[in-house]
Amino acid sequence: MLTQTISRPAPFQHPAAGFRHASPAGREPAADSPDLVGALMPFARNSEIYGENEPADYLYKVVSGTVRTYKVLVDGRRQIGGFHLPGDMFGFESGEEHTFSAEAITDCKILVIKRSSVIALAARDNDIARQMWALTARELQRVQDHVMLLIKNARERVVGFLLEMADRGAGGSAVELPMSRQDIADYLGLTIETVSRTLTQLERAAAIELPTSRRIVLRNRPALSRLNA
Amino acid sequence: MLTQTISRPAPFQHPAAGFRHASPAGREPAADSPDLVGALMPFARNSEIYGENEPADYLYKVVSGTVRTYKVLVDGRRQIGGFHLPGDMFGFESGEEHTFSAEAITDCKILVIKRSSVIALAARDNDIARQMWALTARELQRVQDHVMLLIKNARERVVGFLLEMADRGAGGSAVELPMSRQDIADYLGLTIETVSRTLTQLERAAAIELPTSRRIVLRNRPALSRLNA
DNA sequence: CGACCATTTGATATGGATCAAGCGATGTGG
DNA sequence: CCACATCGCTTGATCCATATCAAATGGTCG
Repeated sequence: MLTQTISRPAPFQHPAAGFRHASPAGREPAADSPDLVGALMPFARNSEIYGENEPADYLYKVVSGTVRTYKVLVDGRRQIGGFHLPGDMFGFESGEEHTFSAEAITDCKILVIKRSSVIALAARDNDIARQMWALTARELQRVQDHVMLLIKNARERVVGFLLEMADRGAGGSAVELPMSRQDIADYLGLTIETVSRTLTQLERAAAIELPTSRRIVLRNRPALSRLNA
Repeated sequence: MLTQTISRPAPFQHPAAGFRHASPAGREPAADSPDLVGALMPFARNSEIYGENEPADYLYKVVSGTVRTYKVLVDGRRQIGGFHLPGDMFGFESGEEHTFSAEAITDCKILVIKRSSVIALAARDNDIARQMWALTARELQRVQDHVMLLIKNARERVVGFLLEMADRGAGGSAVELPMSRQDIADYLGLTIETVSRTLTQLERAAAIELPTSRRIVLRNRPALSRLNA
């Protein structure tokens, strides 16, 4: 394991690597709204939104599409820290640099907000400061839930992931997955093979249906919750 | 795994279960200091500081001793979310209830701070609000690091843990562990046997010394960092 | 000294990784 | 419009790291 070579065919390389967003020039957030305003920017599927170790000058809010944040280990493995759906904010950092990278999983529209202006706002408007505290606390909760997922067995992880996606999406018991099996595997700390096998097992157990590989119907939510142990 | 019974002999039960802290009556934080003041309370080894699902009315700062925060899964496994050393704050929550339990690993002195007064302070003093944001962001960073630990193999996890403890403690390359092997195992998502075996392997590899089971000398920090991959 | 508890060590089992091949959908060029 | 290449996903066979079960050792406290 220690002497492992970089084996995965770089699934996190993006074809449109040249595409980098410029500073959202000129547009400053309006101070009159508790909802922070920034520049709305499009990102193509698989394009990089920011990279690890880049200065964390912006905060981001997903307007449409799905985003993954991730880290690549020295041995080439990739760990996905989270999936961000419309309405979610990401890019929170304690320091001055991003500790994760972010990529668009699908074509996205992202609201890009200058961090310095948020901080400036927070210095004047107390509500902003507390809102940032609350948002960071929610993110903390999300990461803690992720820890609790990662200590479970493969079936529990996959079930936990499905229930999470179902809860976050508006599709009721049908989940349209924007991400690949590799993305799911890298989020759950499993291999694509294990994710795939687990899904087929769940299907055979009549807990879910797989009309297509990206569409999953939760056929028996209570049973899944029980499996979630 | 799913039909697993509660096997561990409840290592997280505390003999002094009757001991619960009362409200730190009367003492309100002084508004004139950026360091929040509360009541200093003693907690005996293995006593509960707060329980999961209890109202999160207080924030806590370790003055002396070591604290573990943890969750118990339905199947009886325990996951330790973090160890808190002198100077560390814990008990941050996004909601109104604690999502983890907290126990004293050793006899402790804990500064107990009323959350409502922090929030009241934050409403007036902007600096407090931003300080809370910063503290929560640091906690977020810590949990994210924990995620990155949990996806590694046993040796990397143990080495990561040792390096973390060495960095946090003031003992240079000697680490005095306040916690048991079971605590370490539950933090790293391993079994005590695997933790123990890994430590002996590291000792045989001349990377560490184990004068006693609770005292560990890092004999070759660069080599350990390399193992940390 | 003896009981108890934490830790270490040994033997075996197993869940998920790895290696390898097959399959189905999507897109491309003829 | 079809043959074929490509890519993402599934399925199969085997291997290995860590869990599990079991016992021995060591340290601490009455």
